[in-house]
Amino acid sequence: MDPHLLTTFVTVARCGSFSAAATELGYTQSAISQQIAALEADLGLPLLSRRPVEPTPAGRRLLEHAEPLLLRLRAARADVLRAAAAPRHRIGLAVTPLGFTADLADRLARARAAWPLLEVTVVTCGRERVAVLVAEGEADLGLVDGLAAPSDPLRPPDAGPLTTTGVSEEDVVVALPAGHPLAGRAALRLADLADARWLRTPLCPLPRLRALAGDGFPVALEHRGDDVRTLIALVAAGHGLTLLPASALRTPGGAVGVPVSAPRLVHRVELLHGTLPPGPAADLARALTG
Amino acid sequence: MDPHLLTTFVTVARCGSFSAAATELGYTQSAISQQIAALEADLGLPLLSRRPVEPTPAGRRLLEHAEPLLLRLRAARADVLRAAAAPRHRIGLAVTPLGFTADLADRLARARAAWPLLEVTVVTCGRERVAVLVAEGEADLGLVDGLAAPSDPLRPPDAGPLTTTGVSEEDVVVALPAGHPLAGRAALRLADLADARWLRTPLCPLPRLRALAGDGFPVALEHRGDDVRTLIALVAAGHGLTLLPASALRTPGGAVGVPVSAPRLVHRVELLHGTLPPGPAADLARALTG
DNA sequence: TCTGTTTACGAGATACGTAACTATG
DNA sequence: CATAGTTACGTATCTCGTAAACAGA
Repeated sequence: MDPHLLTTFVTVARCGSFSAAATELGYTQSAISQQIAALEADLGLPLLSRRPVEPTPAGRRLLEHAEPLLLRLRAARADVLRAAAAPRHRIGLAVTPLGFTADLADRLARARAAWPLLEVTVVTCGRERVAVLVAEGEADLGLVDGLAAPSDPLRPPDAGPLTTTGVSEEDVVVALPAGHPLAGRAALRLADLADARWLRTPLCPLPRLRALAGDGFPVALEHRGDDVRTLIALVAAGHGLTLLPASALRTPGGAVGVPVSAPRLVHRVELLHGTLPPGPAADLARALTG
Repeated sequence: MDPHLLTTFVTVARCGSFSAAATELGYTQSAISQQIAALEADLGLPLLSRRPVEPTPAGRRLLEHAEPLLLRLRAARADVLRAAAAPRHRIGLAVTPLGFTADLADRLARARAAWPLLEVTVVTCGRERVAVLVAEGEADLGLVDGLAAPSDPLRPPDAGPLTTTGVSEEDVVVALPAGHPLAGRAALRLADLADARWLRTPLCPLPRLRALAGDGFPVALEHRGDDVRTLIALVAAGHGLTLLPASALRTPGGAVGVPVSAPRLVHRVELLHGTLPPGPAADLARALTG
């Protein structure tokens, strides 16, 4: 169960090929073969079926453990190094598109005005990637958003001991094309829209929606990407529905938002960070949650 | 960050000595020295101050990561092996003393009557150890108890992806000597007892109590061990107070229980297990959760 | 000086690459 | 027959143990 071997195993499983993993990791095919053989000998189990290369049941089980384990290992390393390093004025902020609300942008602006030395880099990416960046220390702070029952915490991926702090909660609206028959309603119940056509987008994960509101919500069109304007344009053109925080729909774009009355849902934003040493990063964390 | 080196580091830190760790791990003192040097070189940081051997700040930080990390590594290995192994009729059940209530003992008896092939081994130990035993597969099922606000889950130690299921909730009582001035009361508020003298015992962790009910609860006497009868005897003799689930005080022993009216607290028992393959272990889990 | 850690060095084990081999589609 | 994984084997590296050097109490 050497992490070195686990890394190789994960890579081979992802690539579906020994040789592809070899070039990716900078080894020979032969080395990969020997590493996998060593891992299988160590556990006494076949982990991959060859030709085609696919994880066996035991291999699938191991994969479920290996990925978070390797992440935690990198996170631990990063955390120790970060704690020992001198406090930096260069702060990395990883955000999900809907996590970085206008309100937070304002707070960030005020913080930068108050501390002119502060240099901030903002990276936009998906929820899991935010957690990984923060855990591995590539970002000092993270902002993730998600749907939740009121005052329920989000469940960030298990990337080690990260602190999460609630930053804001906001109403959720259903985004509809302006001419939609329901667009004039004062409020809607999600159950009434379970048979409508929905957009599959990383900005509003349907599995989460189904967990909170029940089955249904068939997919009309898939959207890959982080851009909210694209999503709103898709809704406005009638390609399907999605849920958004109320504030995201205030910009004009041909789509209108109707509040969700049941179930009680909020769009929640949480700040994510490791143990911060006193310094600019901790100051900024306070400014953003304050 | 080789786990091998991490294990050595954790052992040295615990022993406070290179040579002691060497004998414990079956290496020479020299090998330990080289391993620690390798780890420090890898991270580029001193992790231990020598003479006396004590973790540096960076070392302390690493220790916080290393212990759960190594536990998860062992847990992952155990889980993969367990999933691949044939279902066994020999079930290991790890329980905290107060987690194994009379009700659960009954359910276990009924389960054994229903499945005569079932062989059960029960091990009593502390909360953390239960989690470790289950995570590492030495026990198939665990029962842990703890104080919590009603319907709040307990927080088991992070030993990997374990499933927890609430099994029972029961009222909490303050255990008092029979002649105690408050022994006749119908109910008590914990805040009124924050200045009384309490027993420090693993069966009722005071830090948890303080987290739920506020500061105070000074220690009169320390009790090490798992035995409830000893604890009740200590209470009866007036050495100090403690909290117990109501049912634990129904056996005669010179101590009486007075219900806690505020804050709202329950004694909660949870079943802990990894992903169980269909078989005796899963059957027993169902029988215990009822 | 005595205890306990570090360093030097050699032996054994390990891990990788080359290249020949084998199995499968 | 070609593509892709395995096996054999030589070499470089690593890790540990022995033993000598070194540093605090």
